[in-house]
Parts: sequence; C-alpha cells; structure tokens
Amino acid sequence: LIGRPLVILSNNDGCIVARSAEAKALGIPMGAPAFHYRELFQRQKVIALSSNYILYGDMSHRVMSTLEQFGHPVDVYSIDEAFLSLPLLPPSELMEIGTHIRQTIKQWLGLPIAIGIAATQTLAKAANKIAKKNKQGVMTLTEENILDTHLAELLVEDIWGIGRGHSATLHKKGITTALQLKNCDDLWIKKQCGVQTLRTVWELRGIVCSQEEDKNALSKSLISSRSFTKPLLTLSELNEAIATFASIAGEKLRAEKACAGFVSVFLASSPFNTQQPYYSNAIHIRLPSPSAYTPDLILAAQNGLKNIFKQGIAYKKAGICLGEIIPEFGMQLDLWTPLEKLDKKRVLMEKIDALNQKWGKKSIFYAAEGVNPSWKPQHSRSSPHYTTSWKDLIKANLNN
DNA sequence: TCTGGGGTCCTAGGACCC
DNA sequence: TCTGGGGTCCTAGGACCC
Repeated sequence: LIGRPLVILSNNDGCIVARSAEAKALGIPMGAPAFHYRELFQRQKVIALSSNYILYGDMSHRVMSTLEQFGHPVDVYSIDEAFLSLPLLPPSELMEIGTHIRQTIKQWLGLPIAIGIAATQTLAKAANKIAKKNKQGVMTLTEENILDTHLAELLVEDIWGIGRGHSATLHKKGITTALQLKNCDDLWIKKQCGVQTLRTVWELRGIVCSQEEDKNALSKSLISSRSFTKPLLTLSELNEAIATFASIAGEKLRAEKACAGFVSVFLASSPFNTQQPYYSNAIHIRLPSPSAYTPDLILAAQNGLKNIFKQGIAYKKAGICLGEIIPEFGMQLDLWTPLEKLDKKRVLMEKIDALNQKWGKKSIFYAAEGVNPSWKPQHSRSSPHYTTSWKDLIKANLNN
C-alpha cells in the first residue's frame, strides 16, 4: 500500500476517518461521507478499507512498548501518538536520538513514524508536522531563531489546540500564523478564547503548560454507542442493542476496576433524513448503588429506554454512557445488600470476562443482547487481523 | 441507498448558602 | 431616596482532541 492513495472508513464504512498523504493530495477531506467520493475512488484507484481496530490496537501496543525500551519517560497520548521526555541536549544529539528511535521502529515493526523534538508538547507537535514532510522523518525545533522561521509558516488552524472556532476568532483579528499568535496579547486571548488557548500560546513561547497525565486515573465517563446499518423500528430491537452497549461498557468499567453511579441512555433518528423530523433524546438513571455488574447496567439501561422510546421513529443511532465512576473498592455499599451477594456478582463478572478474553469476544454473552442482531456494524472491506488471529497470519511461500 | 465513536476541559448562568 | 459582599454547586453548551 506504500505510495498508493488509501483511505480508512468508519463503522458501517460510512465516513472517511483516515487518509494517506496520497489520498490527501487528491483533495479527499477528513470526515467526509464515503459515498460522496465513490466515483473519485474508482477514477483515481483509491484503496478504501474498513477500519480494523483490533489490528491498529495491537500495532499501537507494539509501538508503545518499543518506545518504552529507550529509557525515556513515555506518555502515551493516543493510539498513534506518544510524548517522550528527553534530556536537555544539543540539537545534534537530540537528532541522533530521534533518528535511532525512528530506525528501530521501522526495522522492528515496518511502520514509518515521524518525530518532532522541542521544548513543549505544542511545539513538538509543530515539529512533528514538519518531520512528516522531510526525508529523515525527524525534526528538532529547539533554537529560537529557527523556531520562529517555522512558526511564521505555520497557520493558526494547524496548531494543536486551535480548532475551527478559535481559528475564526483569530483570523478576524488578523492573526493567521503561529508566530503572530506567539506574540499576541495574553489578556485578549484569555478573554476571547479562554484559558486553554492561553496555555497553547504560552507553549508556543516554550513555557510548559501541559500536565503529566495520571496513568492510574479512572475515566470520568464511558460511552458505548453505534449507528445502525438499517434503522431500528421496534423497542425489542433497541432493547437488544442497548443490552449489548451496556455489556461492552461494563467490560470497560471492570477493566479499570471501577463502578459507575449512573447510566444514561440516548437514541436518535438520522439527522440527514429529510422525510422524518429529527428525534433524539437521553435519560439519566441513577443506580441504587454504584455497580459494574452487567445485569444491573442492562436493567437500568432498558428501564431508561422505555421512557424515551417513541413508536414510529426510524432509529439510526443509540448508546449508553456511564458516569460517576469510582474505584471498585472505594464504593459506598447499600444497606440492604449482603456482602456475600456482592462478592458473588463480582466473581461471576470476573469469570465471564476471563472466558471472553481466553476464547474471544462474545464467547459467552447475555441473552438480552439477542442472538443474531440485525444492526451489527458492517465492515465489508476489512484488512486481515494479521497479528491477533491465527487464521489471518501472513503465510511465507517457501517455494519462491 | 449510503453520513463514526470516543473522550476532556472550561464557561456562563442559575440556584442556593451565609 | 436609598438596596452588599462573599461564596459553592450544578448544568448545558461549546470548545477542543484522537
């Protein structure tokens, strides 16, 4: 696939969510619906693949654990990004470190990566942008005069932390480049764009404003939701979908060794359908006591669903959100449930999670989820699970 | 015909307290 | 005729990120 225009599609092969440089060059925008571009795909021989989160997750894990081996503190920021804290060294030595890391990842995993090195995360992201385009794939932006030359060429909308809204505000004021933003008035920025943007500005000046992420921190909320390939019409279908979401969310919750205090359920018709008025609604349900027991979550979620479900609407999307997440062992018990019962529930969940881990997702599942759900997201053109499924292992042909 | 899924933080305004 | 000063908590909505 190297050198070819390639796009990755979202669930149901709906939207374009990632593009190779070659695809970007064809003018294919991020987030666009795939069907708008089908003709262009054919004409330009663009490869469009379904997303394969299992493969990406596994490769990401391999990259991150390789990064750990260089002895610099690693802060994993997203599935494909990490920040490493390097020692204070002259630029040439930093270049050397970057080049070595890049070569190692390339050799061990076959993945090309880009590395940007600078005083703050915001500047490192800017350096990375440049590194993506140069031959070495590594860029250091540690010297003031070189830095400012590059910031003068960086547009405000391309700075990490400056989105559509703040870009518009800045453009109106005549601020279009990162260098201009770096030199702008603090009070004005704070007033117009808020404190987060002010932090971004300070980071452009080389002052560290980002805080170390607490790796043990629990999620504040957990969402499980999907769009349906074909709209769902009945309460019983939605009940199955909601039960599935509750079960997925429960697994995530237990992986964090945590409990949730409330469940909220939401559903919506298609915002694009002009034949039908748009309907969307949500409801919060407080759990009698915090729980990570999937049947509790399913029960609460389905009870909520009853209240927001309206007959005669074609539902295109639904989901649940867990909130008030607290550590499993810090939880306030309710007065009436005997401890042994809680313990039984916990053990049952442990066993189920272990079975599904060992034998694959949904080896054992709740009947409420339905046996053959019609709404399962489609991935019609997925790449193989090269690294996580025996049957998808790459075969070496020894006769050649 | 077909339009993703998951998060975080901040702010303004309202309700309440003394 | 005149009507204080200091807080907290909650929520919705908006901004941003991947």
